[in-house]
Amino acid sequence: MARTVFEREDVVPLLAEVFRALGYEGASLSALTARTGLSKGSLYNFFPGGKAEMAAAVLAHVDGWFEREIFTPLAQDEPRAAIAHMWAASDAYFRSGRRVCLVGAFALEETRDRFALAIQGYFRRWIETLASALTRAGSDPGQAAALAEYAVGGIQGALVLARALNDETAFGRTLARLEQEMAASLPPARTP
Amino acid sequence: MARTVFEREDVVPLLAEVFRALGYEGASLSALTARTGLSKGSLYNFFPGGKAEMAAAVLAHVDGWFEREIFTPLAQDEPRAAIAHMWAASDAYFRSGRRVCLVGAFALEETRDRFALAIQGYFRRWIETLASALTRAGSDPGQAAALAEYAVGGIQGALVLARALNDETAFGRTLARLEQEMAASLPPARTP
DNA sequence: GTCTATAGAGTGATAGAC
DNA sequence: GTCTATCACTCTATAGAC
Repeated sequence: MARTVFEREDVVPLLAEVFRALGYEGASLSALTARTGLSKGSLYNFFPGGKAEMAAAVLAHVDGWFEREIFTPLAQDEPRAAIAHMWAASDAYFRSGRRVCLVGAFALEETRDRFALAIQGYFRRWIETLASALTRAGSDPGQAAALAEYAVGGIQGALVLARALNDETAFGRTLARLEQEMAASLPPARTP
Repeated sequence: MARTVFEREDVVPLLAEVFRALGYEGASLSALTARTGLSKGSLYNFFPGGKAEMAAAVLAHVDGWFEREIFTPLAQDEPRAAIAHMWAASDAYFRSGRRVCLVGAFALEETRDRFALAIQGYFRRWIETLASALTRAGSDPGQAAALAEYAVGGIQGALVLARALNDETAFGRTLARLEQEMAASLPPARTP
């Protein structure tokens, strides 16, 4: 019998796209098997905890990507470069609004409570590392925290709007405006 | 035996709270009967089209509320007063972030496509009437349209964030910032 | 033989339609 | 309440690596 052998880490990104497209409730096991091409046996082999474990793994995978690509740079790198990279990487990750934020979508669902810690951690970390970069770039810490929260919320809103209007260009317009507002709030960069 | 007689318009607000709390997928018929206190028979009597017709009625009801309370004033009343009223009414309607936007939640679900016209109409109308008020208040029309889109998206993002962080105060902070940014963009009010 | 990964029929529970 | 379809999930059978 022909078999394609997967590893757990190969499966998670496939599951992620299904959960992203359908939400937690909407991602039925039959949708998960159909869209990943994996049988229920395979899925339950990798995720004995069933659908909830699959979703938890997907959330952890998304969080890991953001931690690596966005949060750690914001926390450690040269702040203005890290912030510029955040805008570019967010636009790329969300495919200019064609892709939804899985964490934000879970936050609006009833199942939010089940994944509350992961959801909260993701947004808290984004806001906290962005505020850190803003502060290092010369912002007042209180204003940096407020602006970071505002910007992270703004990205989520842009995703809702782009999907609601079925108009991807709305996402880019909001991102550009947020980026410009953030740049204007910072003191002029020191030229070394 | 005592009977409570409902009319269709009495039922819609009850259904609305269930769909708002659980989303379209999450709102099972048993949840709808349990939380409204109505039997499946009653619901199918009022809504022969089943769950989809219930959700459509709820969307129309929400849209009607916003049209009456927010969109028409934005389109017709003294613009600065109408905008100030929009901020206050939005904060009250969304219960300072404790309540989710049903239309925004539907937009993120797979079922978006089924209700695409209603979802698009709601957001389009909000943006269009807000832009009209801003223009009448002295804004450049192009800037007014961009700012209106930005603000309506910002409200949606604030709702996602408040729910994700489980922190209602985040909603008020974002709303206040958006309101202030909007006020700052307008020319000084003429004193008649 | 053991072990892990796979496929998919079969389970009871519950969904939405009527 | 009754219907069928589908839900999340379990389990058996089997494939190949060792």
